[in-house]
Amino acid sequence: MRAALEVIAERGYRGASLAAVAERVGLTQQGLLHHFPTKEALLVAVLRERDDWDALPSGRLRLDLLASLVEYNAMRPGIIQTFSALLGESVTEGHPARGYFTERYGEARASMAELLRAEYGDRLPGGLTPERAAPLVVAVLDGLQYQWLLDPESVDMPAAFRDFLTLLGEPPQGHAP
Amino acid sequence: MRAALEVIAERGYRGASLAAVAERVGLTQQGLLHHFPTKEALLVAVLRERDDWDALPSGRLRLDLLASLVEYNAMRPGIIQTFSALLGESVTEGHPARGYFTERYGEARASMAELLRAEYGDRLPGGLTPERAAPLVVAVLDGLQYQWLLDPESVDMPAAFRDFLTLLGEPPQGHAP
DNA sequence: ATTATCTATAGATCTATAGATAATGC
DNA sequence: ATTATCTATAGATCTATAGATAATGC
Repeated sequence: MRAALEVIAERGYRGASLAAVAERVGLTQQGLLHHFPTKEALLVAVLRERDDWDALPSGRLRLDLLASLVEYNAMRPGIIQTFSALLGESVTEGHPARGYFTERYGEARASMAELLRAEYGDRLPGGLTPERAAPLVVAVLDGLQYQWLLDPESVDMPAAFRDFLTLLGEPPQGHAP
Repeated sequence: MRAALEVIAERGYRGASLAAVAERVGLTQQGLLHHFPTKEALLVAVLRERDDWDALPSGRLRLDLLASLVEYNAMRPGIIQTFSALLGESVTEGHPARGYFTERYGEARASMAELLRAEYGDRLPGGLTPERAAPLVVAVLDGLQYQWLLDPESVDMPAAFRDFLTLLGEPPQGHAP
């Protein structure tokens, strides 16, 4: 699955051949298909694995920890590239990851709204609600990733995300439970 | 080229076959290759065409017009899908659109900074400079597109972008030349 | 007996080239 | 003469299936 992750980062899912993944782990393409019955099954396994280790510790993540997560991501371009490539592909018709991403982003907005409510209460700067601000936070995270992948020299992703948090404004005091 | 745009929206560039594009315009694959010597040449032509009609009228676009542009884009999911799919693919290795997007996003940040300076002067809310805010605006635009393409029912892209502008704060008066 | 792996191969594609044929423009 | 288009086809891939062979675990 690590090999699959790498090959997808390099070529996307449609461009990733089973033979290329197999070669990377010293198997033949048919040997690989013994463990994952189809190419799509391999993709699904990769997506599930990801879910395991980045499931946001729901409700406990704070905004400053989110900034640290971005910093951490900036040191792992391979993973970011895999998921950015998959996200891009997933908007095309009949892509096997489309349902996964649709669901995942719905959940991401929900948990982001929860996080924002925990920090700000019901009213954010500009009169926004947590529910209205949530898609913006998610959008900034994704959008910055593309700009950074295309030109890491020109885009300081963690600094830019902190700038966005500045723009969001300081959370009011005394909202921690 | 319109046919190519459509097929790329449906399958991405790597997944788009010359035969599928040709069929859509009533040609054979070989007939299509008479007009574009290679598949990559067709992609380059599509990208160039896009540049023609969406070249931001540099320096004259205002933030509220940008909001209208987002509203306009929300009525043309095909185009957005083509470019979102291409952007995603372009971060993979050796993708023929990679150079194009790298350059395009550099320019987009520069002209966005110029636009912000025209509206806000040198200091934006949160103490940001136009140059630091520019990648955030671009990121929000792209990120919202993905969320909207995946789930148009749940994401009101134009409203979300206006929310972001609210967050950016009102521009000070008297900065128009 | 089950599991992991391999060789062989079917059946689809895909891009691109070669060369023929028809239509158009001087 | 040039342009647009076609048929034929080479040469690579790609996924997936069938069936053989070796190793492992009871």
